Amino acid sequence: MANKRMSPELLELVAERFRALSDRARLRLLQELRSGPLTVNDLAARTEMAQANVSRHLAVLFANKLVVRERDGIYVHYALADRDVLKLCELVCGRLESELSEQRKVIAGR
Amino acid sequence: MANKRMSPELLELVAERFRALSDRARLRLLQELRSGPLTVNDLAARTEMAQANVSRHLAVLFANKLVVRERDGIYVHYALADRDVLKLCELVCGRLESELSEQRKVIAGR
DNA sequence: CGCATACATTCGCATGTACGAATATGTACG
DNA sequence: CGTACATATTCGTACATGCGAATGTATGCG
Repeated sequence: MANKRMSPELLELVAERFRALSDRARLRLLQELRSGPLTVNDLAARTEMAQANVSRHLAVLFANKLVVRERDGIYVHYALADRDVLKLCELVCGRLESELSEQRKVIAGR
Repeated sequence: MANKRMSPELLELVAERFRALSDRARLRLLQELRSGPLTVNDLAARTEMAQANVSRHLAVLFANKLVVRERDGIYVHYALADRDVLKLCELVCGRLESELSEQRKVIAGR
């Protein structure tokens, strides 16, 4: 798998998946879901976002299989699809943190 | 680090990093760089993209520290910043592949 | 300097995306 | 059925993004 060239279609799918993660609001929602499943209104309350807005962003995350949902009567519970979702974010976070500490070193150095 | 809430600023940085990866053309460039450093024209030739376009996309990747660059006389060589860049893509690819094979199973099942 | 080559940037336009507000759907319950 | 509540969708608008074409900048060479 290492050195095969990916088809344009697969490439577009990958891009789309990253695009789903490229929004502050959606990352915030994923973050809130780390502690367990929540309903749309719960998420709206915790993130101070409008309900419609939360619902839309969740739809994007769901379409990209980053979250799962389950209807429970009048409520819909959303949860992280799996652990790898957070791994993705943490990989990026880790990079950012080491970059930031690099910057701090440089600034302190002068 | 596990359960701390990230600041809106850091969240935006993460989003921006994902956004840099959310474009077919840029993923294609990263893919071409797997085999080693290349110049802008090399990349343009291999991807059949316009030179200006390649240069722009490389600027985005560079700003997000996904590639490094080095001037060599008249040329500029671009290279992957590190191995983790590909890890990110492969994580997403792996997810996609298992999802696709799931779909194939379902289709075969009926 | 003048020219050629490689790379970067700007401009205009078409397309995509996020958001608030309003509205629709869906579910439970009397 | 009618009402209440949770969630989803639509619409209009403001703003971001990608691209081709043209132009600007940088480096090397005679």
